[in-house]
Parts: sequence; structure tokens; C-alpha cells
Amino acid sequence: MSLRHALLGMLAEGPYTGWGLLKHFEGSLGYAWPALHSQIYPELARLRETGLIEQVGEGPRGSKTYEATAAGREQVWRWLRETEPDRGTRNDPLLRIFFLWLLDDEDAVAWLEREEAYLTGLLAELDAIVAAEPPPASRRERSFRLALELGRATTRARIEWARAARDDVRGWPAV
Amino acid sequence: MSLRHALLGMLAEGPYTGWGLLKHFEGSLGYAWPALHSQIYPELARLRETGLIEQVGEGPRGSKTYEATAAGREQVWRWLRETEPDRGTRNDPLLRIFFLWLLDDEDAVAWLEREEAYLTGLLAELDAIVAAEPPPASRRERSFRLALELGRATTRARIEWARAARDDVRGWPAV
DNA sequence: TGACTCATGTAAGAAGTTACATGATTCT
DNA sequence: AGAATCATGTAACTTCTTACATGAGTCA
Repeated sequence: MSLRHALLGMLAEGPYTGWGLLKHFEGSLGYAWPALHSQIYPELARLRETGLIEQVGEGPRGSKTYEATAAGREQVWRWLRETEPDRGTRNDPLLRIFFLWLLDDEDAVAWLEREEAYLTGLLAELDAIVAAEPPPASRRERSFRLALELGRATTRARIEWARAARDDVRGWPAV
Repeated sequence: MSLRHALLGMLAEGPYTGWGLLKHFEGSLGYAWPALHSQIYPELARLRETGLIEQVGEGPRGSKTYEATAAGREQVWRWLRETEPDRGTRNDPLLRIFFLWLLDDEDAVAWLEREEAYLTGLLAELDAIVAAEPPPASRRERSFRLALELGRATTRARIEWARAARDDVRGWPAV
């Protein structure tokens, strides 16, 4: 359901090809909602069938350009205003922490250091995006920046946690 | 795949009934990996068929008690040591932020305040769990506490973000 | 006895992943 | 000419959600 609204949201902004949307899902949007071409193309077809988007052009290699219809824009707006965000997020790294105690201390410490390294890399990626973007001018760019800032804030919190957790495990008494 | 390992991880710790596991997924584990009985029972049946868990007893209302076999414990251990955590987390609230600009400023501010209220409630829940639990003594309890601390740390970061984001939107120039 | 909780299952459908399949254009 | 990228689709399978279905024990 969220993929449908993400596509609709992008196409409410302006025209995109399926390929163009795919690239956005490989970049920024993918941090929030990963999607592959095998899911995107059929979903675009469904959205067109239901009249929420329409094809507004054709490009070089059989590419198709879509845009949201009035009904489609209405639908995104309703999604944002009238539906509760899905709070039931699946978080595999968090799940693993519940079972860290099944590893011996060395392996648990190594796991936490790996996690910290990954998160440090992720933060660097997000920082690079901020550095590369011009200061946000449009409302759309301001929203994008807010999303980016949320990613940076939670990633920083996770890095600090990983360091503290490693030190904590090092202090665990031997069994 | 993660549900399978979560069940295996719980049953590596000691015996549980399907119902008992379900209660854990409704509580703490559910913050990391939500699962309903309609998914848990069939998965337990599959784990038993593949010899990763075994039934070790029967209770009052046709309840069945399971425990991980040696092969099952080996499997969780491998999952933790040898597989990369799935980083492709879906995050509906984050996705919506990319499209906040489609709302007018008042609605965007209201959305952010709702989000802050939800997160404040969540933090209170997590704080209550910490307050209710005795200081962690076993390795298992220490792991559990680490998971809880990660939840608290990211929730605090998101609350601060929501406040800053609200103030930011209030400063957006009129269109 | 009636309501509630405990306890387990199945079935249909939606969403997501992996693999298969094809062809056009651009660049070297 | 060959490789890389652009561009779209389908099919099989796994995972997850929603709904259906049943029965035992407990408590007021």
C-alpha cells in the first residue's frame, strides 16, 4: 500500500518514467521504502488502470512518462491527512540485539563494531547528500531535507548507542 | 526469514508454547519484528518438520511446548555470526516526510505534532518497561536491556527531530 | 451460564523477492 | 562489434495480513 502512495506522491510532483522513479527508489526514497523494478512496473500499470495516473508521453527506448491525475493527487493527500502511519516497522538489526547474548562476548563486541562501522558509513553517505544539495529552496526540497535530517539524527543516535553497547558488553561478567 | 530466526532464538533460550511466543511478539519483540499467530503457528510447524525445534511437552488446552534442537541452536548462531543484517528497512513515517510538502503548512505542522505525541507516548512505554524490570543480571537480560536502550535512544532522537521540524515548517515562506 | 482468556489452526489474498526474458541506445 | 546502460515487462515463490474456524479452561 505504501509503495502505491510513494509512486503517486512522486507523480504528483511532476512527470516521471518508470525508470526515473526506479532511480529515486535506488537513492533517497529507498532509505524509507525499498522497491525493485519488478514491483514498480506492475504497480504503475495498476495505477493507470484505476485512473490515478496517466501516461503523458513516450520516450526513446519505449519509455513511458506518467503523471498523477486529479484523482491521484487527491488520493495522496488523503493518505497523508487521513491515514495513520504504519508503526509496525520491521527492524532486523534491532531483532538481532535481543539475541546478542547467544554469541560469546568477543563475537558480540565484533558484531557491535561492525554495526558501528556500517552506521558510520551510512552517516557519511547522508552527509555527502546534504553537502551536494543546494540549500533547499522549494517546499519539496525542504521536505526532502527534513527526511534527510531525520535519517542523520537517528543514525547518529544509533552510532552512539553502538559505542556504549560495545563498552557495556566488555564489562559483562564471564559466565 | 527473520521470523524463523526470532522463533529459533527464543526457543534456544528455553521452552515456550506457541501462545507464549505470541505474547513476546505482542510485547518487546514486536517492536523489532511484529508477527501474528497466523504466521507463528505455521512457522513453528515448519521448524519442527525440519528438525530445528522439537515438541517437549503438552499443556492444558492442547498447548504445545517447544524447544530448539542442537541443529536449531546452531542455525541461530550462524544467523548471528555469518549473515548480514537486512538493512532494507521499510519506514512508513519516514516515507511520508518526503511528501510533507504536498500538505499545506498548517496540516504539515499538525502532522509533525501528532508524530511527536505518538513518539512521546512510545518513549513513556519504553521507560515504563525499564522502570519495571529489575537491573539486568543474566546475559539474556543484558541483551534485552541493550535492545531497549536502542529503542529509547532512537525514539528520543526522533522526538527532538519532530520538534525542530515543526519549527522549521513554521518558518517556511508562504507559497 | 455467559463472557473472557487461553490456545491452535487454515485459507485467501496482498506485498515483496528472485529469476527469467527481451530489446533499444550509447559509448568505446 | 561488444559492453554498458536504459527501459520494460512476466513468472514463481516467499512472506505477511486479514478473515474464518474451533474448542478448552476460568471467573463472575
